[in-house]
Amino acid sequence: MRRMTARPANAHQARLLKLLRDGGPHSRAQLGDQVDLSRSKLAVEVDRLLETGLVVADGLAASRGGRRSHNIRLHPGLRFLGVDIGATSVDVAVTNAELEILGHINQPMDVREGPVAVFEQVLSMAAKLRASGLAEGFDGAGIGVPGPVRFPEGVPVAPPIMPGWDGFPVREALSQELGCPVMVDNDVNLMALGEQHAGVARTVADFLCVKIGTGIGCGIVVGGGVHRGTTGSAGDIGHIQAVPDGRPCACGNRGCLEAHFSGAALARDATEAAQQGLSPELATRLETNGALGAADVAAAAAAGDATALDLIREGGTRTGQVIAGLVSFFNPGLVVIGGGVTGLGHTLLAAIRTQVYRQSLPLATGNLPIVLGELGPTAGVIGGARLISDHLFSPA
Amino acid sequence: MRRMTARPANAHQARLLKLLRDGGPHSRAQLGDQVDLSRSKLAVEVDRLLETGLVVADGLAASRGGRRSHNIRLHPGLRFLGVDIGATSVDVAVTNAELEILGHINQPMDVREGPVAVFEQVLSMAAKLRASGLAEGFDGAGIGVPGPVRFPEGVPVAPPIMPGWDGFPVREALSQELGCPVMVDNDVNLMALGEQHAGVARTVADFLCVKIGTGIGCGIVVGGGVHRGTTGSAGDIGHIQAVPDGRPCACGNRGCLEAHFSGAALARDATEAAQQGLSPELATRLETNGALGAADVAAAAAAGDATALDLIREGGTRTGQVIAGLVSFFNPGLVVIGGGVTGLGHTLLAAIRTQVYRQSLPLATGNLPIVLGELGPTAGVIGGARLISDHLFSPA
DNA sequence: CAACTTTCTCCACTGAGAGGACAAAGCGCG
DNA sequence: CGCGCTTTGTCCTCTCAGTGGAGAAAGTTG
Repeated sequence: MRRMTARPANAHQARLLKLLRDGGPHSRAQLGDQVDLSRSKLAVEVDRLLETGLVVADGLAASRGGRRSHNIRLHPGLRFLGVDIGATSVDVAVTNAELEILGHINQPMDVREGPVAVFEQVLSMAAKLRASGLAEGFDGAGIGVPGPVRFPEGVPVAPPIMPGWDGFPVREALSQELGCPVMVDNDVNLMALGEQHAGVARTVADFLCVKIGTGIGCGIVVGGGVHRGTTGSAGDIGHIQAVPDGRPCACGNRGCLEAHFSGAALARDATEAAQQGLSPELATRLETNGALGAADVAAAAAAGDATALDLIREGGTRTGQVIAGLVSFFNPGLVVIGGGVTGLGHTLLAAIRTQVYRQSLPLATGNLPIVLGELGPTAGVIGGARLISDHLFSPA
Repeated sequence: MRRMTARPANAHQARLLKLLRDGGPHSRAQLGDQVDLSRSKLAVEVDRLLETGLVVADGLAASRGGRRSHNIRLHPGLRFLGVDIGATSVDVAVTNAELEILGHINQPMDVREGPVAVFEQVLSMAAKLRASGLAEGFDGAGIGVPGPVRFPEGVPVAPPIMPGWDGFPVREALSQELGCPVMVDNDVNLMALGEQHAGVARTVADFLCVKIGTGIGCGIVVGGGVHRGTTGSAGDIGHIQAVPDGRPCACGNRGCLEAHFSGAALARDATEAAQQGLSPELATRLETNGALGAADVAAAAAAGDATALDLIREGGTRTGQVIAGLVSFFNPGLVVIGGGVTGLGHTLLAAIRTQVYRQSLPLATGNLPIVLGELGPTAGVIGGARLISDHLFSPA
């Protein structure tokens, strides 16, 4: 099929496209119930959308006691690509226009190898998804990278953990290679968009999405939209001071949250504990695997290992201290915890909750849910699809 | 003059009113340059505004080489009341429709005496301004209170320093008494609005406004609008932990920023230092005045007193630590420092700056001005006038 | 088949808004 | 002073978005 190039011509059409994306097929009458337009005007706009090919009318719905309605839906051949580039792995997924995942691949990777090598891998993953018959081509792609991004241009700026990417024109390069529109954003923002679209944050206008992976970041949603900050570095909470004169951090300061708790810090602390003979459980795992990761700590904790549990609790407490400050400041309606360490589960969550509920003001925490993300590793790719669809489903 | 009751009928009229408010008198042609409407449509909307009486056409401007233009301006009789209720004093001011201060009164007061007593005082101050001929009545009022507010209803919720105000229908009560529309907000938000309208933040979309008075709070502006949070407590940074296991705070925790630095904490620390004989300068002032305040510390510091300087520097450092975290998180384009302690001036500012620039990531601080507020004690009342005018100059 | 629903289409009417022509009012120059 | 030029403001016509009602189309129920 030929790729779609049309864009909505006005705000009404954009509205309709988003309704169809988020709510699936509708009849004209159902659309009319939601958009506050006269039936005649609505018919006109729907017809125009049908002409563009973005939308199709197929089949008749079952009758509800009267004339049967036509199903209006987004073109079933539309395909979006969601790409979530982490520090140590990539996720690539194809979705249809309703942002349902049709295929999803995850592969280990190292961002520090630079954009060229990484994009080669991403493109081959995308090609594999295409070859499997899930897509004949892509109508748009949303990419998340683990660092600050100048959003309008889609260019990473001064990303600490991926220095080789600084200033690389990600959006332009990928758009060229994929032959479709591309949007680029920080990976935590994509996670927030994902959880907003299909996860725990569907009904909340203001929320925080804390992603604890190799590093720590935080997606900020204000009034339903992502807040990216003046230079695109908003949400960079990994380098907030959590412990005065604490551990040295790669950024040059001491006591940064990330230096005390994150995937990397946890691996380091677990290895240290194993070597010092504090935890036989972790020591055996270290011997077997050669190295320790968050998953090992999770397993040891599940087996009742006291040291592992302590590591998680202490990390959760540190994180909770920082989040408590953010909650006082920002007063969100929801805090979502996600990322690679989600495997640490409720031990971690309990420590975070305890700290936040203890430290923040009752007015801010009284009705504040703190929950794990619902989408796990798919949050990022769904967020990517959401990002580009928001762009394409807006008037040009 | 009869009070204005009209409201703009549509977004165009609202836009025009705000242009006239922010830019003073315009000719029709000048308005046309700014609103992207055809001259004919513009003429229609201006005529309708003239009919409502919100706007008047008076006098002819000097020619610029062609036909002389009519001056269109907001009705010169419009009057807004700005009220800024602090912990220990009230500011009340009258402005014209362009939000220029025509008269301003400041009086000591104690919020803890409760809403009834305070409003009696506020109303008598308003009456005094009226009696002085500055206003025949008020077309609207914006009130700031030192605590969280459920904004849509204009009701304080669980305000720590003014418990007697909890749930008191401030908006409704004052609207009744004054006989005009009233909006209520947190005092730091009003300060932010003031600095945005007429102060240092005129051109910035995302900024923080840290107000250090009896307590510490922070106005948050995102995308040009105030962020109030889910329960109206956003910006409540006084109880963010600044010192682990630090001084006990009235909120029940330890080490809150406010317990270590604020007008109240500074007065306490200065008194302590004076009594311990650490500072002859402060000791003499304590003897003369009976008590010490931020102004005494400022004076002692200006006289070169080492203890006073240390107090300011340490407070600035604590505050800077917290602000550094907020800057990393929020990535603002500007940080404004204001409130009662502005008198501590550049010693304080320098300490804050040092700490923020040291602790936050370069990407977030690289181009980040940290400055003192420009409006001083008038920021709040201007913000109040701005708040109500934004409301009244929006379509009903 | 009649009565009733629901869905969708058609058509006439309204009002927002654009844009051009033109009138009014000023300046400067020969 | 008259003439050309500029700027400001008004008037008139044309277009098009959008409304709302009438009614056709296509069902269900009894």
